[in-house]
Amino acid sequence: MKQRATVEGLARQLGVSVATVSRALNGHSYVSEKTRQRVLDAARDSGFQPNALARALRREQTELVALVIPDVRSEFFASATSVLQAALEARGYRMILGVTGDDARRDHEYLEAMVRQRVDGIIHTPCTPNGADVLEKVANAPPVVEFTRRSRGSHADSVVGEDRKGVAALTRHLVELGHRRIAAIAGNPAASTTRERLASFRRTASDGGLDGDDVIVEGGEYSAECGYQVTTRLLAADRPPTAIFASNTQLAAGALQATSEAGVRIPRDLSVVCYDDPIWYRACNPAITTYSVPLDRMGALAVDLLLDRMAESDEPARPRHRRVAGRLLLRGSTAPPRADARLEARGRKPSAAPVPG
Amino acid sequence: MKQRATVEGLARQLGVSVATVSRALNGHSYVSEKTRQRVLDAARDSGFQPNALARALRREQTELVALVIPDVRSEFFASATSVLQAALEARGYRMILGVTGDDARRDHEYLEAMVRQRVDGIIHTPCTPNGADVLEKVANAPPVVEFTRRSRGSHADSVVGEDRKGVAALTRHLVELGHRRIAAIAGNPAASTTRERLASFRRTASDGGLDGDDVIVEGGEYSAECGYQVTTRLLAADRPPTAIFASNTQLAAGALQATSEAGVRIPRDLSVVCYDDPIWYRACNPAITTYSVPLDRMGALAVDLLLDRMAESDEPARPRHRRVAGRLLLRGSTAPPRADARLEARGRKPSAAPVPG
DNA sequence: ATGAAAGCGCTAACAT
DNA sequence: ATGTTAGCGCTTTCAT
Repeated sequence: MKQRATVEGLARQLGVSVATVSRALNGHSYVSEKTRQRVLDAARDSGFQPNALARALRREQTELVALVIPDVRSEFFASATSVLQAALEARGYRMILGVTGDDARRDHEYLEAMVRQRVDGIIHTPCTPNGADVLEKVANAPPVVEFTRRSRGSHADSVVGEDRKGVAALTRHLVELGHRRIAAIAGNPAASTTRERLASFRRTASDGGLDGDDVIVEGGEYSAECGYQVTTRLLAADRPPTAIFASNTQLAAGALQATSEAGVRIPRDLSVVCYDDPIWYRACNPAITTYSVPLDRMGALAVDLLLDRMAESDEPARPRHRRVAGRLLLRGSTAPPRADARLEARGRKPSAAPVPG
Repeated sequence: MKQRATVEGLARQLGVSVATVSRALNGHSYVSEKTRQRVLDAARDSGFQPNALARALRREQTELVALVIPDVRSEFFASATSVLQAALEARGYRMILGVTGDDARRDHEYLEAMVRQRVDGIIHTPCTPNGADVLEKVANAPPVVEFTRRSRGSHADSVVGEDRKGVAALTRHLVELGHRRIAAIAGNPAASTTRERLASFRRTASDGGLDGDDVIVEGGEYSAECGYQVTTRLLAADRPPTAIFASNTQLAAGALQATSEAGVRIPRDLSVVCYDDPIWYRACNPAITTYSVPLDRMGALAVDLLLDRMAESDEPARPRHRRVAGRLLLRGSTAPPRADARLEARGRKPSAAPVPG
């Protein structure tokens, strides 16, 4: 294949200057209609693809936005990626992706790499409370919007879900059904979402009159494996909870596999509530009761904030924080606890053969 | 915040030349240990982050690899993205992501954008048989490896699953269980995977002695919505199939939701087999029988092929095509058809009240 | 309406 | 071991 075309090549070929070619290609400034057409034709014929690096180097903007997230397999982040991608594409930006595995070091390194790449902006889900510190040290760091999770003391804008309200709604739902012993399976304890969700869980359960001993919290990472292990353990315990809250989709998948393998029937033997709303929650039988935030709105909001900030020339305005409310989706995975379970929660030993409720 | 540091700034500050700074930073060529340390210290103190654009422009390599795929929400591609991301990160490459929505125009545009971005390589899942044509017109296009799907007449390397064998195994399983009327829900007909899967489905069913009329194929796009619609229609039909094959995870989710809403019990009333293996297939009760390719191996292979090709200086060697075999995972969603269903498949009208098998 | 030329920040000959 | 310098391919003043 022939040599790659450049503005200089085109200019020479057409007997005009590089400036004219550039102008014709970019459409600003005046170029005679005739020259313009000649340039465009020649560009097309030669398969010219302008070098975005050279352009970005000169213009000092790359039209690249970084997305740095903990995970891309879990439905929440996969959907977020999808939505953000689409929003950025619509505005003419490309997305460069960093996946950190909720590891602070990788998070850190990706942020630096994105700065080196001179991205115009960063959408970031920090995995520790001080996940934004790296950028404070960088001169001229690009604007950041924190997505889903916030880090402490960051000057970045943020778009997060109404996690406290969401978890409160789920927990209250369980309490109102009569559950008196409930467990939450939690993820990465360093994430702001985890802290908020758990605080809200404990608080709501306690407000609902549950005993501290009957509000169980286990877990430690947002993975199916963790959900599976914890649930298996919980179900085998002396006094298993009558309801479980799996705080993200991965934990949910693991938890459900464990219940299914243990032969526990949902919602008869155990109520289950989850978080987020991947399509498969409806593929389950019964479908999963959950709290879901509108990811499309969150994504649009994040991109709006970011582009707004990117356009800002003068001193940065103060950080803007958006909380997006979700909806409680009542489906089939919750029901009142069985009578014998209710007794157990008051301290009785479980009977060997379960008594029908 | 202060001005951004550059090699020139560092050089001036230290009273050395830019070449020395560059050498110290990049570690090749000789620099005295003392100067080296001074440069490194100064770089750290000033928060210097070398401009990757300038570097790439000069070196003619970006250390950027493009991933252009139809979708990132469906578990298959989300997992693929995850695996590829990790493999690339390990080799020092960043990933830039394009999502096409199985739309030929967007696919086309993304490929061109990636060329402009001067990515070092492209991992591509084409959405039409001639999805690679754009790059043929581009001088000096980067190496491509086609992932999961192939396009016709492309010179690219490829890594795809053993789809024919996979679908054959699933279909044979159904036939051996005694199913005589089965439906496949298909996705994007322009994808090579779809064509292969359907051909194999028809062929295996016919080899198994099924009548042409009893081998149903519907669908048209890889989405939950499509899976839901088709399944709803299928279940309401005069002579519903006794088994359904949902040919990807999204179709599967829709199909399962439809069966659940229709009150159809799996596997008693209907056997279901799917494709790929997201964790939630095991969260379902019963767990889903499926054929799954090892995505981690496919990802590693794709990155190996790509980097190998990128390192190639001389004439490109002939395309290398890898087919990766998967495994049939027998789980709870399949069983022999009910007796009355077997009768129906021989031409009887379904009775209003199903007769227990 | 077009051209000449500077320069974005880096690397890599080529000198010394 | 270090310095000088010429670009990489583009955009954008500043002239004409």
